[in-house]
Amino acid sequence: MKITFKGDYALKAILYLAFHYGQERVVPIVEIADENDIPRKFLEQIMQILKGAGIVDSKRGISGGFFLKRAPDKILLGEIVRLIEGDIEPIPCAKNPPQVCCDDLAACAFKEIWVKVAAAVSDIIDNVTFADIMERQLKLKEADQGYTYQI
Amino acid sequence: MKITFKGDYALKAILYLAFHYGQERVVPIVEIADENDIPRKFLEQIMQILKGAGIVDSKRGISGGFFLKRAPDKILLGEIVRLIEGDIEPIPCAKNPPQVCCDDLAACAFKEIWVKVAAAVSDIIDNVTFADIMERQLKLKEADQGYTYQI
DNA sequence: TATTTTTCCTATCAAATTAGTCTGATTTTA
DNA sequence: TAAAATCAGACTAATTTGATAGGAAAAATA
Repeated sequence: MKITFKGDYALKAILYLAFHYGQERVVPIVEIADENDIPRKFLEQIMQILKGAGIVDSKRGISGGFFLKRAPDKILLGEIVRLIEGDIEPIPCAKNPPQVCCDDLAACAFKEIWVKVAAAVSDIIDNVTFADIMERQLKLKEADQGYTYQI
Repeated sequence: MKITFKGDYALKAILYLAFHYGQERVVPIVEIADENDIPRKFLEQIMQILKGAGIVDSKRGISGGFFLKRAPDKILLGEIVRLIEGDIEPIPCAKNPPQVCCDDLAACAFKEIWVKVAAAVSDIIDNVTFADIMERQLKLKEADQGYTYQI
């Protein structure tokens, strides 16, 4: 599983929206883009994908923008990764159930491993919510400020 | 981590050579290619990479070919995957030690996850040898024949 | 109602990656 | 010396990636 710029941008955008979840104000794309160093027009496309998948919703017109449709603790990292990057299986065949095998014995001898890999990755990314990542970022921020003040 | 055709071909070629390890005869590319449905000229390129990395060696001229430089139980799946597909980390930054962080707090909040993912994948592919995969393929072959005879 | 601000939609594009092909040189053995 | 094999490098077509461009549509506000 590789995380492309597109995926990286999507994750950062959602994390940014997560920090604004529950507020009156919706967040315009230009703000998400500026604050996270994401090309605005590229982010527009990504937000449409996220909206299509029901992760975010939007308000058009003046003082419009985006907002999360679900609370950050109800959005799994794995959801977004799969949505933007596609399957996490190293080869497509590894999505099939274990018994269902192709006509290629060599491929099948490896398949068991790829199934394991996919399961291990899923086990991680499907057990992390954006609330977890928010928490992690707040800790990093504290640590960073702590360091700055020490100078 | 995605396995491309190139990687898939490399793994199959090595597995095929593994079944011929310790024999007098070296195996010509054309045989590896034919037996595994791999384009011959493409496989030539791949074998050069494997040779450059010291996985296989070759004998030129008539009745030449390739052979494993190490016993199958000394070749890790992870070695070949990394050689052909590159890093297993979902993002390059996740190769850095945990403390070393970029200037981007959001990226760092995610990084911890990518480090975990890479570790989980490594834990699988660096603990499987080609001897293990040979064993697995032999079992699949038996099961396949058993099924055929039952008809 | 006109203007502005925003999302929404579609087309286009350049660079990189993937999956090869093609041509031919070099080496070795029979 | 002819044949069989590896070795080397250029080339190519298709796909993916990472955008950019232009404008339509909607909504708030003056």
